[in-house]
Amino acid sequence: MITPCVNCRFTMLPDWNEIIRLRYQKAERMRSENIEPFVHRWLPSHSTAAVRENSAQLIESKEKVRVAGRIIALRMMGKAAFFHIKDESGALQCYVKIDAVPEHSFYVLKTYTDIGDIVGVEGEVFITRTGELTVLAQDYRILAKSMRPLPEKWHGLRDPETRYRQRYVDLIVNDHVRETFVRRSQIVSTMREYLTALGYLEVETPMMHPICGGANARPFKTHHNALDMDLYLRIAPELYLKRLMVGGFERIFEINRNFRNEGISTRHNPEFTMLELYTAYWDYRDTMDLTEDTIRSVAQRVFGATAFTFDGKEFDLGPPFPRLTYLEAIRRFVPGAENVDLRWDDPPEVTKAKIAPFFTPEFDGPTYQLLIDMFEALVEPQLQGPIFITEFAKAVSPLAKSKPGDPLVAERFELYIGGMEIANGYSELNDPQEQYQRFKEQMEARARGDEEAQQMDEDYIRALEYGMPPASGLGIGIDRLVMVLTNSPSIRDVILFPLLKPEKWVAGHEEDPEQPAREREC
RNA sequence: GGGCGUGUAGCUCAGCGGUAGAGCAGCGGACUUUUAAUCCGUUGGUCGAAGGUUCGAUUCCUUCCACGCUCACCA
Repeated sequence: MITPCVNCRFTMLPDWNEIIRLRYQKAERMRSENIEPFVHRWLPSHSTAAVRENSAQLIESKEKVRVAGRIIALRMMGKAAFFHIKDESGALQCYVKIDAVPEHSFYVLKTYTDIGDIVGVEGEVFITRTGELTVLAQDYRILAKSMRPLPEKWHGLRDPETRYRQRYVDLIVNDHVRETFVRRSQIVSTMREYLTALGYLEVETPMMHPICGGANARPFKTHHNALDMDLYLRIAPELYLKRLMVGGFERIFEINRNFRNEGISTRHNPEFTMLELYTAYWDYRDTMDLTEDTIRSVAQRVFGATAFTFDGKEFDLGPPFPRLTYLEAIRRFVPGAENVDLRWDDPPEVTKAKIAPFFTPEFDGPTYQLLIDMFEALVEPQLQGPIFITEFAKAVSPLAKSKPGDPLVAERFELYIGGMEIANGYSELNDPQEQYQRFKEQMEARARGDEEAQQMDEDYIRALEYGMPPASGLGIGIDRLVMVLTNSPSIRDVILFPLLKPEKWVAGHEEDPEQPAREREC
């Protein structure tokens, strides 16, 4: 709740303290002395990095430079002052002494400047006695006054809640956070360039779906007023992208947000970024090759390396990624299970008996469910990867082509790195009648209470009836890929503004009706 | 949703039945090559919220709120 102060024109936020009040008063006094605390324009000639890069020449030529940035440390010494400014490219020391700047400039520095202010400095570059590259100011001004104190200079900002809620402060103070998001941006743009060079066309498909499909997940629901129609935020763009394949596009991709109304964890955010891609005339093996090449190339171009550490463990994207079928992976990674002959077509009791020495499922279910439970509990956490797992149960892959000669298995793969599913792809089911049957099976599961089962999409069937070329698709979880490449243990560390419950007082929250808004003064 | 943990000054953290502490930041003063500047002085707290136990609660108990980890859900 924002309230105006009863004594002055300031609008107060409820977390104001004495430091903030004093800074607002400073800004008022500046205005009364015709010193603008928020100037309109002041163009730097050099970034701090450019000053560093050209330091020898700048020192030699005594050329004037104009640098700007936020004061992150300030040492006032009576008739002189040292401070560090930080801009996007780094930090740089500045030195202001009383007899080298106009009287007015020194007055502004001494009287009105706080740590956190964004300032402009014009002067010559020199090296101090202690060897630090420094701008000796000939002019100094405040460009934008900061009204709130920054976190402590030595320990910085640690509280995770504040870091996520007030990411702007996190970014000011914690350099590695900025670094992570720069890397994220480079990963995405490099991926775009890589795929575009291979002839893929980037497209945009709807985020609001009347029928939500393309994945098994619970959606967010919303409503369009003018059409009086419920809509879902998309859980996946898949069915629209494949409609485009019917339309004749042969290589397309989309990098965009998906929304899933599910639990939040270190590897799940309700909105997350997915690369989804389709290639006509390929099957899932070709897409595995592309996945591997893309991820390896992006890592090399962005980081100049293929070896990484995630969560204290190393992985290498350089060598060919191994490929194991689902059942092979269970035999390989469950100790003692090397020789167990698991089969998708065994009756559940038989499977239960076969896996009994290693795993006791919590619930009874069909064979594929027992095997999936076992895989997720015992195998997945061990898949440091990179490794492709292939041949998934068809029952949980309603949009994938089945494997010839293996009616319970889909031509599908998932890529695991760091114990996480990073990518998922398959040979796309393009037989409209089979797709219709698969949707019906999903509808039956839904009727049995499976809220994540997919919905029938008749228009999608109609599209397939026109004929979709053989094709294979891919989804890459961008957030998770960024996690493993930047060694970020939580998905919140790679999403600028992860979803949090709002603070009580922010706009949108009703004030307690029992408690009428108090008058406040600052 | 379950379990465990955290919440004390703007920030980082101590204190854990007896009237609330430090460092940094802030404020006042000294200081024209400092860099965690230094030196002197000093302000600042509904100890997350509400109940309870107690002569007395930041401290113990209960409930609630927020956040973190984890399990479940999620593939």
